[in-house]
Amino acid sequence: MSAKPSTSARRHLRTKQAILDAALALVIEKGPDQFSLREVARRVDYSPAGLYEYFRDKEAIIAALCQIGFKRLAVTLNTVASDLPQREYLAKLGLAYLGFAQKNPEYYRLIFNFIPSKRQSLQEPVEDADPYNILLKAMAKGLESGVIKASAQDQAETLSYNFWALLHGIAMLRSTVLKDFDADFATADRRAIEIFLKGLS
Amino acid sequence: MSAKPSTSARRHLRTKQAILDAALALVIEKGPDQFSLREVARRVDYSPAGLYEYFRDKEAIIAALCQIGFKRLAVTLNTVASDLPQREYLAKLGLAYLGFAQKNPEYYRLIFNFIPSKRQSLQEPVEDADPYNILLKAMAKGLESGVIKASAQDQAETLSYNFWALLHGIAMLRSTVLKDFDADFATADRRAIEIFLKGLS
DNA sequence: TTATTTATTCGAACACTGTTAGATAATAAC
DNA sequence: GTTATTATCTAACAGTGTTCGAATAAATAA
Repeated sequence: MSAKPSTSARRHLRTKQAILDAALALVIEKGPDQFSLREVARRVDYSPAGLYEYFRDKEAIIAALCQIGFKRLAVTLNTVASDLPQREYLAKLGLAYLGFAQKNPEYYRLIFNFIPSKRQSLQEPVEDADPYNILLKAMAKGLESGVIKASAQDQAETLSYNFWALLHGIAMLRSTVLKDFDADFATADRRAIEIFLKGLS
Repeated sequence: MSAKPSTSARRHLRTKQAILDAALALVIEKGPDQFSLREVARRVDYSPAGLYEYFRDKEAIIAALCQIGFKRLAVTLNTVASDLPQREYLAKLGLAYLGFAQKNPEYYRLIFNFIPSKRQSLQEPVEDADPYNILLKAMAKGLESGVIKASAQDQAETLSYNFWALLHGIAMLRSTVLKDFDADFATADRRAIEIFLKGLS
């Protein structure tokens, strides 16, 4: 029996990855609503039942994709130089966030529409990999240094949550309601972030 | 044959309404994803095929629900006294918007997640029944009277769109990712709107 | 009233979907 | 080469949305 002959473990991992790749391609292609386990199976040349060796169920595949997307978004946000002037840093974080959402609208929808957050109150700590955590830390630093002036009992969470909401709203509108809308969103984005940050002074 | 014996026309309208009622109840109960035409049929004591006399397909039922929700949201926004000081008016519009979304989270999700906007560019006029139109008009009035000071080439659309995005982001986060999150959202909402409006001065 | 035309509704089928259990093929261990 | 263990598939079940033609109910005409 042995713990796991690394040869078969590797193979297992590889086809698991192939499944995720096909699944992501399908989501991007047809959107989260049209996502079908059987179609994924077809694309990786497995029978539908075969996938259940690799994932508990359809939901688990989606959850895995969310996890990966979460990390990718975090990576994107981490490419923004954090030693910029703090307001500029926040602004660029926002633009990076929106850039990600615009580049992968269906993926973005998937990430934030299906799986509810594990964190359930402000007392619980934010997960380290969570993109929100990057916004939160940036906002906390700004608050601390006084670059961002908030009213009396403002917590960093309140502000970063509101900032996140603004970004999420823009991202979602463009991924859904305004999918086919033609306008100069780039300047509108910049303006939105500008307005919000101006409100924090 | 005659144009339509009003007796049967009334009956037709009545069962159509019954279908919509059952459909809405189902959406609220199980969420838009679990929405099932066959379940609606069961609840109104029709066979699945029977519903096709009243709606072209499942999508048409959802579209009808969206339309109704659109109007309800517009009605909610119209209950806000428009003769308030213009900043206060905008703030209360925002709170009313969020109140609607919080009271009907699944309905809200349905409205803004499935049907893309008919309007496809800034040149096309906004539909009169569109809740967005109320935000737009409020913002335009504020801009015009100078109560809201924007930068040079700001259009009312840019600002109202951004305001809408903020509201939509808050509403969506709470309907999905933060569904089970426990916090004082009411004060966070007020703060978000406050910040945004402060940015417009 | 009865007969006939028209408007409604349904049953059965089709092509999908996710999921499970049991048989089968492929691999590893002895 | 034979056995034990994984990996995979086939077949089935319970759902889903949708279509078509038959069957019912209602409205009209004789």
